[in-house]
Amino acid sequence: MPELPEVETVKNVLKKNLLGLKVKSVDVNYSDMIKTNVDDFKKNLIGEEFIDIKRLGKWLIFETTNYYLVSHLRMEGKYYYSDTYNHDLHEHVVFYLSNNYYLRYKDVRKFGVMFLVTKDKLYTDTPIGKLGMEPFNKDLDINYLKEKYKTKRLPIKTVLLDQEIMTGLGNIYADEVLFKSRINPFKKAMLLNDSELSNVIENSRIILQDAIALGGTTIRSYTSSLGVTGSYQDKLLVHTKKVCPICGDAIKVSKIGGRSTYYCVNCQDVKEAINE
DNA sequence: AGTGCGACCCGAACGC
DNA sequence: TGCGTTCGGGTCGCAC
Repeated sequence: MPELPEVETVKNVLKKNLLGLKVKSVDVNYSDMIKTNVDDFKKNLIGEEFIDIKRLGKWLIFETTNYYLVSHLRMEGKYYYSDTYNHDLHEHVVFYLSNNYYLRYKDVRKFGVMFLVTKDKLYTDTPIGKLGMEPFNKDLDINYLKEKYKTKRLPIKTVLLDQEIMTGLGNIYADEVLFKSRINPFKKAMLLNDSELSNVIENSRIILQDAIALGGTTIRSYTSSLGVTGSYQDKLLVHTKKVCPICGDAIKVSKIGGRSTYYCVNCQDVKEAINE
């Protein structure tokens, strides 16, 4: 599933291909995924030119002449760019472009969402306005996290997934960050000390940057899905693992906030797991 | 305001 | 073997 590093690669490949192209028409085959008015979505994009494409957290933001198209791939969303259109069952949105190519959005789970808003509404009418800072942001420091965490009694694992505080970590990377930081995933966020906060920030940066570097090297063909062939899974230390790569103990799995959480009792000093 | 949980989906994995 | 059930993933919306 696309995490931030894959979305970054998708953004870069889309940018390389789409900038300067205009939209001739749009097919929406599954209207529930368009969270703004569907008729406006189809109508307003006609004639719009792709000016820029940005990424914020796991969200893609297409800037066109007059609008922002905001897109989240969730777990299985993929973009394809090709000169044919196969009417695949799961291709829910298809943009017909001025060079007669198609930008096709495919999503078997139908979990992805899109918004189309005028430029002044990006922060008020889409989820973009609620996102916290990315780990890469220089302003994200210990003091920022301290302020945000001071009322959070929830487990740090859960809070790392809260995109309104720090945006970018998904379930897999949250486990990796906590393992690398040697932090107990059950520990209440408000109880983290300066050293732990510092490690969270530092390791979030390192892990995401490493994954971006890996995801960026594998793109060859534009006829297959864009940017989902990264190899970060080969570098995972704890998520989905059976044995701790540091101490050799068995990795445990618990549900924290409804999410599968992998951790090493020994290295992360877990005295009691709340939900087995 | 913080927290908890169901809803959204459906292929894969699992249980019988 | 075949069928039914459960699960997972990110985010939103609602209830408390």
